[in-house]
Amino acid sequence: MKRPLRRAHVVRLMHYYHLVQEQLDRGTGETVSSAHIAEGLELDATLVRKDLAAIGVRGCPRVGFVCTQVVEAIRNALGFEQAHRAIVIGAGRLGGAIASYPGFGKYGLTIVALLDGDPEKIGCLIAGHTVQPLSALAEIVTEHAPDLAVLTVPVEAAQPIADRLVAAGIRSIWNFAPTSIAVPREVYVRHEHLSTGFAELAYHLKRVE
Amino acid sequence: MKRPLRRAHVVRLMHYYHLVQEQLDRGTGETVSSAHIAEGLELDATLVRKDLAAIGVRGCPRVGFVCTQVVEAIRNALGFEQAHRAIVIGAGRLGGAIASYPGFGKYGLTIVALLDGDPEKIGCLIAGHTVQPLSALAEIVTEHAPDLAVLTVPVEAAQPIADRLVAAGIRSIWNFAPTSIAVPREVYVRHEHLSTGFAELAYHLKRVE
DNA sequence: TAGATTGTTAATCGATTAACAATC
DNA sequence: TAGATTGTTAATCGATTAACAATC
Repeated sequence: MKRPLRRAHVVRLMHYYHLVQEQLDRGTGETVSSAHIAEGLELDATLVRKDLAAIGVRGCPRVGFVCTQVVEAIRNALGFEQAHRAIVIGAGRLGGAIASYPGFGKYGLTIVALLDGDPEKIGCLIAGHTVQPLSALAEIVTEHAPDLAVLTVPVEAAQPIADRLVAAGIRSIWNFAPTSIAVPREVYVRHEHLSTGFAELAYHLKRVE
Repeated sequence: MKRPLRRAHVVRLMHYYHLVQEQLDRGTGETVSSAHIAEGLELDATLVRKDLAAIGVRGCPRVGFVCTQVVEAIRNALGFEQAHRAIVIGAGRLGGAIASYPGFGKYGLTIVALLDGDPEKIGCLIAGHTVQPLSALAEIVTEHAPDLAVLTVPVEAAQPIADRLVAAGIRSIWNFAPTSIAVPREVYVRHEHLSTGFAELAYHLKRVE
């Protein structure tokens, strides 16, 4: 396997993707120069060229890069072409927001089930999904073979539910609960703490005062 | 003013904060060594010591760092002690989730108003806030002098509403709409795209297959 | 005291930028 | 052709790590 991309590289590619995709959507030009991308994102043009070269996109002197090629190469590099199934655990506001998030389809992600531990919520229709009981977890995992579980439960439920997810065979967890969770080595957890996002904002607010 | 912290530094400090805070919450020890923090976050202990030294925390040989001092110093460095007011624009699921997010208080952030452009939602009580009309924006800004606007509206509404926010005097925007928004130079925008978070996950999923 | 752990200096490493020949 | 823009090599820069004396 090729050398894996660095985290910062993945993030930059995602920014290029959005920028170039928006240009395609607006229909303003078939090609884009590294200088143009760099300017939009306040980066160095050489860095953009290196990043694109690393995922196999070649540009043309005097012309730049073909937008569709850039988009396609990033989709391949980041794995958007692979279909992934996810279950969402926690049918609260955040769980509902994620289950109804319009963009995931474009990245290959399909939400196949929405679960909740609260009996009152079972059977409700949220964002096109009928809320299912946590007790059906094993069954749902068997049926849909999800690659990912999205955890949008309250802090105190996060660890016990994570344990159940792991026991049910889930190997990747996207954790939105504002707490860390302990899992075996082989299970991947990505924490998406709103508060970490806010930390950067708070630091900015402090500095502009 | 001191040299600003780098972005990566801010993110690491936030991780230290959570880790040390959790140790305090569990009551397992008044002090923590750089090696312990480093192990928990898979970093080098020297890096932890440097990061802490940069914000003025001193440790003791043989003892380590006093947890409360670490937490306090990070809170100061990142500006959690400063009170900030935010308004949330968009009373959908995501807006409601953010307006009711339990953790923000700890970081100095208070949600002072929840607005929506949909007449049907005006007057509803969501997460303790009565939804107010977008037409009341100027008034609300004058009354509460918010430091921040959280944007949780659909893609097509993001730009026009951002324009109104800027016109009303908002200088920092936390954008959850999956689109970029154009604002004058002096306005700070932090994009919190769920899809960017997912990009890293997708890349991971692709690699473990 | 002995030894764990710090703070700091020097070395390394990798990422970014600069320079520039190649080329469409 | 002339010139814009690429791809690549070399230089720089900053961040991370290693080493180790200081010290509680």
